[in-house]
Parts: sequence; structure tokens; C-alpha cells
Amino acid sequence: MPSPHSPSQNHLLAALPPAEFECLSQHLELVPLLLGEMLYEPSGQLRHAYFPTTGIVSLHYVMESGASAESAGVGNEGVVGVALFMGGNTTSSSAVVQTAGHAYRLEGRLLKQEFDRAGLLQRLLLRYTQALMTQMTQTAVCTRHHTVEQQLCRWLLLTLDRAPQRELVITQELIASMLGVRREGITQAAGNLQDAGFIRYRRGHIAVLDRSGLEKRTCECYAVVKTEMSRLLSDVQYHHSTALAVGTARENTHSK
Amino acid sequence: MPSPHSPSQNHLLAALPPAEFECLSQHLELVPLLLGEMLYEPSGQLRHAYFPTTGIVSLHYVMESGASAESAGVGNEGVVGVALFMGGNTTSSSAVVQTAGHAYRLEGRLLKQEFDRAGLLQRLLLRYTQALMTQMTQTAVCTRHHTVEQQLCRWLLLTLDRAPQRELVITQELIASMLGVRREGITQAAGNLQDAGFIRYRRGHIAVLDRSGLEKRTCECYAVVKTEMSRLLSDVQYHHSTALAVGTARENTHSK
DNA sequence: CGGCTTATGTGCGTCAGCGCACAGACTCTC
DNA sequence: GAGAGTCTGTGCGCTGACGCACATAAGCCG
Repeated sequence: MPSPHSPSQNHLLAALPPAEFECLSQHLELVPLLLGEMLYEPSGQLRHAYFPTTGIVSLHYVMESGASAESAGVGNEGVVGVALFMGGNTTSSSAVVQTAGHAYRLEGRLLKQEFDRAGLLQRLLLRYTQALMTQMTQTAVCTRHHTVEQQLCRWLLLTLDRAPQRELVITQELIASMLGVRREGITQAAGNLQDAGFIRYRRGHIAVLDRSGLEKRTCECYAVVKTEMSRLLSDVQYHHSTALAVGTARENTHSK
Repeated sequence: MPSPHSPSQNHLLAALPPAEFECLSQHLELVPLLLGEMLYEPSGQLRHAYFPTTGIVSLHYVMESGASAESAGVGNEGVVGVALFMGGNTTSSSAVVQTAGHAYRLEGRLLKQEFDRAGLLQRLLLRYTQALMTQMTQTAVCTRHHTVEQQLCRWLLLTLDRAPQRELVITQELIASMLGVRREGITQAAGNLQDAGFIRYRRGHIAVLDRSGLEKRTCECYAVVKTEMSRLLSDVQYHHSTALAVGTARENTHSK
């Protein structure tokens, strides 16, 4: 079965003008993201940046005690490894695959190089990084003030937005470790949501039946992240289609 | 009384090579930061970036319900307004003065301009932004897993590191709103710390008597932030004194 | 000095979430 | 299709933090 993979499934890559896109494409390597795989660990040297297409990655911190919490998630809207161009080259948190799928990876050195060209890619990456910060802030706030059920709703919605299908493949145990709560807490909250008819789940699979239901039950945090995300990214696409498209040959190689 | 204000009291500015420093200096404007003053509010257009010298600013998010939480603090090690060069121009959180003092401010347009020169300032700002992200992540984790007392210790230590004096001028009420907990919770935790002889306080003043005591009581989060901060910043200074100092006239204008 | 504002101390009852322990129940594999 | 491994459901008691309601006290200002 021919899987129609293309770098343009990643929003950041897709927003590049054809010239830059082509230039990068030849260095992009399609890699599978396996559930639970650790793309990088705390303080470890990052070798590649990952542009997810169908996979979803979670940035999270694991404490000495073993307790953990996610600070942000990355799907096809972003890139894993911002530390590569931010100059730190490594972070104190780790990146773990939360939903299996694929990503295109790019050697760190090359990403940095492209970044330093100060082209549209730089703009995109910086804006995305700001969106990431918004997400981190909101995670902190949400953690502080909202119930497990609200947080679960937020998490489901954000994940769903990045997932290609309506059914997520993930255990309650894993969700619990993302949100930094007990597994039983997720069982309970998920039970409530199922009773309400918003989701249906079975051993490691969660199907969302009623998005708007979840949206009603979640806190404002979801909307804040979502709004800020689209504000930061839509604006970039504007620049693409006007100023920056000028002067680049419009080839049709984009759609593979 | 002649107060010896200088932009070089801010670590980012101080790390600039003389040429860049001079260039920026003429556009920097010394402004007082008044306790409680809001430097920018959610979704409001940012006009200036602020480089604190003696003041401390808190980035925090206020929810519809009125509840709030800090995601990170900014003192003389950093800058308020990263959204200006990240491309977003605004954020969903607000910046509030948490400790009165001073800052040098720079028009947003100019900062962006300097940033786009891709000189050392850009490197500095990007690295600092990464440090900010570490702080946000750690805030989220700490919020999730640690007690109010531990968080108070972390907060006191981080604040102390940025404060010129050993005595902080702040009410428990304000600290509570930073940490997103009840005021009574701070009263209790602070009482414990005072009983242990680590701090002493009276109506709006907190004096730290025993730093190492606080360090023993706090969680790992303080160390994580601190370590990452110094890693990111020391490395920059290394670049300054070697690679990047080449080609810039070594004038002695730096030390005022 | 006296009164007012504001900050801090304290004592409830309540509750969400934790930690633990164990009982089902679903899948996958052989 | 039987067993093993894993995932999910449920029921405790416990505790940190909340929300509220005051009491007290410190600093400020006229």
C-alpha cells in the first residue's frame, strides 16, 4: 500500500515558498515515530529536528521521584527541537512520542544553517516557538486551577486537532503521566465523559464522538492556546503569499 | 543622591561587545518600575522591551475567574517583551512589576531591527528565550507536584537571585497571586520558614536570613532553572570573548 | 495621638486528588 | 482457545489545599 507521505503535511514546511521548500526537502528524511520512543532525553545532545506529519510528540519533564508532567505537545503544526536554533542545543526536558506516526527529520546543523539565512523559515520557527511558550504558560495555569476532567478535555481536544483520525491510540496510564495525575483520576474523568456520550473508549483506544461536548466541559485554556496558535500562524501565511512569494520561481513540484 | 544607573546592570546588555552596546545605549531610556504596574496586558500591542536592572517583572496569566498564576519571572538577567522579536508582537499573558526598581526600555521597532542584524544580541536574546521556556516548563511541573512551601522557597530563591538587596518588599497576598495559591497558604508556609529561622518578615517585607536553609527545603525545580540559566548564559559570554570579539574595535567605552 | 486602611493569623468544614490494594476484563500470542 | 500480560474499574482512608469568616496587629496619615 502506497502511503502518500509528504513533508507538506507539516504546516511549517508547507508554509515555505517553493524555493525554500525544495531546498530543504532534499535533506528531509522520513522516519517513523514509535509510541513511547524518546526523541531526545534531558541534557542529551540533539542531533535532529523533527517535523511531525502524523505523529504527535510530547515535551515533558520527569522528576527525580519519577513523577512527570507535559509542558507542551507538538504535532504537524510544529517542530520538535527548537533548542537547535535557539542556541541551547539541549533542554532539561525530554521529548516522547505520544501518538505513533511519522515525521520528517532534519539534521540539526542544517536547520541552524537555514535558520541563520533569516528567510521565511526563521520567521516561521520563531513564531512557532512563541506559540509553544503560550502552550507552556497555559499548561502551568491549567495545572494550577482546573480539575482533572477539564484538563483531560483540553488535552483530548489539542491532541485531536493534531491527529489525522478521530480515534486516538493511547492508554489512560499514558495520559495520566502526561497530565501528571493518577491513572485512576483519568479513569474516573474518562468515565464521566463517556457517560455523557462525548467519547467512547476501550483498552488503549479513545474515540471522540462529540467535540462540542468536550469544548463545553473544558476550561478556557484550550481556546487560549488555539486562538494564539492560529493568530501566530495565519499571519505567517499572509507574508508568504504576498511579500515573500515574489521573486521565487513558482514550480509545481510542491504537490508530490 | 546620585544613583549609579547603567544599562550594564542588565546581564544581557552587559554581554554585548562595546560596539553593539554603544549603538543600543543611545536608544535606551531609564524608567522606574512601580510595584504593581502593568507593563503590558494580554493582547495589547507591545511598544517597548524592558531590560530590568533593579526591578523584577512577573509574567502571569489572569483567568476569567480572576484566578492567576505566574509562568516566569524576569529580572536583570533578561528582558520583558520577547514577543517583539519572536514575531508575535503580543502575548496572551501580562507583565506586572513584582519588585519595584528600574529598567531600561527600548522601542520595539528598534529591538526588532537590532535582532535582525543577526549579531550577538540575537544570539543572546534567543538563548535567553530558551531559558525562559525552561522556567515555564519548570513552573508547570512544580505547580503540579510540589507543596506550597516548596514553591514558596523556589520563588524566594529565584527572586532573591535577581534582587539587589536581601530584603524583598512584597506582601504575602501578592506572592499568593504569583504562585496561584491562597493567601493563607503563604501565611502558613512563611510561618514555617520563619520558625525554622530561614526568613523573617513583617508587613510587606521579607528578609532572607539563611539561603542554604531555603535551598534544602525547596524542590529540584530551583536548581534546574538555575543550572539551565547559567549554562545558556555563560556559553554566550564564551562566544563573546572569542569568536565574536574578532572584527570589532575593542574600545574601552564599555566600563562607564 | 487616634483612627483607618491594609496585612497577617487562625480556625473551622469541605473536597479534589493521592496512594494503595485488588478485582475484573480485554488482547495478543503461542 | 488458553494463558499471560496489560489495561481498566472500584473502594477505601488520608491529606494538602480551598473557601469563608473573623480576630488581631502594623503602618500610615491627618
